[in-house]
Amino acid sequence: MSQAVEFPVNSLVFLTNRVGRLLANEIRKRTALDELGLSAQHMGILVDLWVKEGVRQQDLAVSNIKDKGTIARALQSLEAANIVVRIPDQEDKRNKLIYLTHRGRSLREELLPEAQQTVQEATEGIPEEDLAICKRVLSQIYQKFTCNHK
Amino acid sequence: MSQAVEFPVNSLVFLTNRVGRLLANEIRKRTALDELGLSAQHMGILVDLWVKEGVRQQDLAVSNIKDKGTIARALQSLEAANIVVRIPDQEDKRNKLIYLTHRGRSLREELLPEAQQTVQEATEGIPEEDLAICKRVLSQIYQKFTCNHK
DNA sequence: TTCAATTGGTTGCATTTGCAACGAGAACGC
DNA sequence: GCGTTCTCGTTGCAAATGCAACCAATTGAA
Repeated sequence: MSQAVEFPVNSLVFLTNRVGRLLANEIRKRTALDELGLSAQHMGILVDLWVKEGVRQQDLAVSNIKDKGTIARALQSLEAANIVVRIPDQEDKRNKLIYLTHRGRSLREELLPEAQQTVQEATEGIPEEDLAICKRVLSQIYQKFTCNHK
Repeated sequence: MSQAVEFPVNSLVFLTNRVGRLLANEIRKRTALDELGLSAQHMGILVDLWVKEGVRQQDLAVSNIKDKGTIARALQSLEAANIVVRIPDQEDKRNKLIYLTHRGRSLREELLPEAQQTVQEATEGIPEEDLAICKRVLSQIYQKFTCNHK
């Protein structure tokens, strides 16, 4: 019972959800995203592509936790902005494989430093050890779900 | 440099953002939210109200990390569904103070168990200690921002 | 081979969202 | 007092989102 009373604001859903949007907002405000004509949604896709290119739209949808239709439209605008290209897969003609352009790759160096700086300030005063544990826990949950779902 | 390379998927922004949406989605799928005519956005507001009633729409916007216009519209539909009431503040007529109805309070017992169950399964196998640290870290970040911002 | 079931991508639709402009009320200055 | 500035809530608008329906390509089974 006492656990139930404490639940909401101490729950992992509550905390991850709000801190996630908090940090994302902060980064959007402080980076040049707007001037580049990009939004936070685009950045989410870019992060995935910076890790691995040549993936299908469906893969991006799963890892981004967004609908495939949403991803399709976001990629349309990213392609129009010359940041990604969608190349039809010769082996399976249903697929389109997504690659970054030069511009897309260079955005990494333009955007990441400010993002890191934001996180840096947000986590100031928190022991490095605790942070590491926190990230490991979240990573475990994320991977459990994204692996199951594919 | 090696830190920069590792950044994206190991970053606190990335992890909180995705795990947050992941868990919220999972809960939405598994609770009776849809049948009640509610969405995840409504649940976010309800969580705040379960903790404290009689707050202004502006307060809800800050803690929910949403635009005040968004909150205004969400509260309109919640009021239409007889879940909250918006009472004009006599002391400062600009404000409307938000309270739960009986229905709104009873929703807590209907929705929380499934949410807890979802988190339970998502965190299965993760040491209780690590989870506690993770939550404490996130809570510190959340409170730092929401306090500063108001 | 041929037909059913599945999968990937696109599109229409209704809802949600942030931003900006607006109006009402309050606080502060003069 | 009176006007300026600020805050709170509302609304219009464009963008983002999930869902469902759709088409094309692949897979699997009869």
